[in-house]
Amino acid sequence: MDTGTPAAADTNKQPRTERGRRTLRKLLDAAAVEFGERGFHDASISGITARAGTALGSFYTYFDSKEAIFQALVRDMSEAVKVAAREALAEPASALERERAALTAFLRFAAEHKEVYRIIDEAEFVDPESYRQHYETTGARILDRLREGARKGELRADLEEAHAWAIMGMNVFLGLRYAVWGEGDLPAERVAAIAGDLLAKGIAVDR
Amino acid sequence: MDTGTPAAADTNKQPRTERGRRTLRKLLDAAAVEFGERGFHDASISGITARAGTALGSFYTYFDSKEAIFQALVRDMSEAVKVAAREALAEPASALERERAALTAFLRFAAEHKEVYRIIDEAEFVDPESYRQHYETTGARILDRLREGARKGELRADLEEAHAWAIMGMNVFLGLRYAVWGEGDLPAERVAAIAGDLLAKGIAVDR
Amino acid sequence: MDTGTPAAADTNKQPRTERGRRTLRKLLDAAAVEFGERGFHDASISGITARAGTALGSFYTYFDSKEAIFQALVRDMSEAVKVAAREALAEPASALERERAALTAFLRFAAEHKEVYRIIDEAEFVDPESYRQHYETTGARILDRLREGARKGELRADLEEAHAWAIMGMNVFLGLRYAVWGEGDLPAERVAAIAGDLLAKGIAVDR
Amino acid sequence: MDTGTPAAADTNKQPRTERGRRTLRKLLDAAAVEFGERGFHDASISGITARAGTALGSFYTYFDSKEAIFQALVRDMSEAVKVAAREALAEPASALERERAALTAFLRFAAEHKEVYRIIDEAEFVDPESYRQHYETTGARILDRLREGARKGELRADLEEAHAWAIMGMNVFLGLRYAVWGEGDLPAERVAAIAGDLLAKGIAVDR
DNA sequence: AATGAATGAGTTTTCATTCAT
DNA sequence: GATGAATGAAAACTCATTCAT
Repeated sequence: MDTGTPAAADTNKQPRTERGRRTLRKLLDAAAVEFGERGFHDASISGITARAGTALGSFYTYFDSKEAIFQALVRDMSEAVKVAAREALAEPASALERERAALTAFLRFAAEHKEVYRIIDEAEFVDPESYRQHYETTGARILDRLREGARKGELRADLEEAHAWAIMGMNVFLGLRYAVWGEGDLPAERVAAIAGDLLAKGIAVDR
Repeated sequence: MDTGTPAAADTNKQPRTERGRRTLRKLLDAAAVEFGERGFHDASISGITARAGTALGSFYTYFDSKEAIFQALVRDMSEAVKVAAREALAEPASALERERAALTAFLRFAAEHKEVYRIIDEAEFVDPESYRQHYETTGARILDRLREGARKGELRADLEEAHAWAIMGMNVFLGLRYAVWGEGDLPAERVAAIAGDLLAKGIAVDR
Repeated sequence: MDTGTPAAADTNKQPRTERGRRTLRKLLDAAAVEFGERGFHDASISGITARAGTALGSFYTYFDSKEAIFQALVRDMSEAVKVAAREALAEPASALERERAALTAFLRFAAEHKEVYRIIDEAEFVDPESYRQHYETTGARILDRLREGARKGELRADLEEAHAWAIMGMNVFLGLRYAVWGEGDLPAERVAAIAGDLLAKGIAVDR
Repeated sequence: MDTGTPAAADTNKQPRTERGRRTLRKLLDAAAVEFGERGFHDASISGITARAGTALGSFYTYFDSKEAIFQALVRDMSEAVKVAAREALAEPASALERERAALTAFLRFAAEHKEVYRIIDEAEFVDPESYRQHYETTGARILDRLREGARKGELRADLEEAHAWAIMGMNVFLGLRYAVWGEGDLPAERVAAIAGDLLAKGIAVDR
């Protein structure tokens, strides 16, 4: 997971040399694998440095603690998810199509980066602040899109935050079920089509 | 959280005396508080026994490990959530109304028992099997209701598992946002009305 | 150094069984040796438990930290020094003779228990509060004796705290020089006689 | 604490340039503050270089180890104490007055440089050789003065090393009590007067 | 069954010292 | 000489689990 600008570095010690920058990057990448595979508590600093190929002590040159690198990682990943969604939304389309495209992108990203799903979820227990921030930001972005759609007359005018959270929950659980657990059960497009359809007309019989 | 029949005890040592039954109950109740407050990893057996007012060693008379009591608890709670929903669905109503009632009940339950929410969620990392089981069971129940609604001609005939998971995700995230975090931001009825409305007609402008 | 009532136990966990009391005692005795030989910083918990013949973890059943057992020890020893002095002062004697007897006792005790000298001294850096308390208490006891001597007309009436500290400093340094470092250079009685003579008449030529 | 010629540098690497001399001086000054504030073990090389405003690695250009700079410092300070005393003894006076002047000077110096007191004392545990040397040298200087006084007929002829150590102990403890801890409780002159009086006549009632 | 002491593997963290630039 | 990153040995401490009573 290299997203270019490590959001994490803010809270931690910034390397001053190129060599330092490389070591920091290696640590973050190794941590993503370690946390993804073993979870926060079973992961160990020495596991991270072993994967990164650095000495144990070098970890503390860049991070104060296991929590600190985890937080750095969550913020990195939250950013990466956002970026992936933004790219999927590059081309203009109707509001409903945009939601469908966003879900497709998310499902693909989740299938590709199952560790991201796991790490962000585990943040609920390890770094609640980041967890909350991630979902509040994501929810706010969805709400923005809904309002944009309403402005264009494509969506109802009374949509509010709860609608955004409902959509986000849908997406996340469909990601859990079909991208993380049951990859192959149903292709991303199909899942996104079902959800898109639900958003378009609801589930009641056609009136 | 006393749900009467500890489903969990199955996997553990059954008390033979009345005194033993009381101790077991005290341990489970104490564990719910300890895990709810501190999370699985920060929780300690000695914290549990201290809250339960028993000796440290007594814990192992009833449970094989920290994981074992956690699992017992998760299954207890999964059961409790199911029971709460079932009660809310006692009276006959239209399919859409049933979903709304189920969400209202869930939101109320979650606000009342925030620790349940946390413990079940943490199971994703501590006891993935129980976690999965909880959501698969819950999803299956929702799907049952959807099919029932379809049979009665109230809901569309093409609803499938993905619809159930979409609804479940909606519910869970609305619970997180409005019951666990933002109790008071929006009353349960209002949240459930919004979600019900979404299910009824989607979010597009009225055709 | 077994002084009967471990003053230390106050701040730490009290054993509830006889077995526990034995373990605690073994730890304190082992710590006295370990700290005496290696000093606070070079001493290690595992060194203490190895000497005590207990498991590493058992240490933490009774003490919260290395600092905690050190403090316990310092207070134990401060008490032991007091007791040794008190015994030497049991029989009635003139005020000057009492001071001489006290110094003799102290020198003997210090020669016998060099580790006590070291540990109390190191408290200046490890546990300043105990260090201060030790010397303030000791100084106060000396002052009491001086006042008693003044009341009986044996000593000058204008003696004050500074006199007590001067005497205490004399004693401590003579202990360092002749009991701890140079045992054998000069016997305790001879050192005490010199100091006693100084107190009796000063160092100026006889008027 | 700049005493001009760092006695310590002898054992370490001598700077060859003016710039090097400045860096060395900065390190010693920083170390005095760091050791004085945090004690030897809590002090860190990086703390010293941070205060000195140099890079961590530069430390090893001038000193071989943490112990080495500590030793350098102790010898610097031992020298500084000696110098302070010598200055106070510049003018001719009676033997008793000289001792009083020496104590006054010491008390003033100690109040002014509390860190010196602490660092020299801690040497007992960090660099016992320097500690011993400091007190043996100091004791020898006092004994010299006592003998000089005896030669002039002002002091008794039978004064020996133990008298010098008794006086030194008095001085040190009065310094601890009234200069380091209780600055203000009693002015230096008053303390020195009491001690001088004790030396002059002892503490017994006037014969 | 209950009690509470004993165990020791396992992890994080520190920091003096070395090294590459 | 100066810089700052890298190293890794060493220790404190935790706590689930076992055991003796």
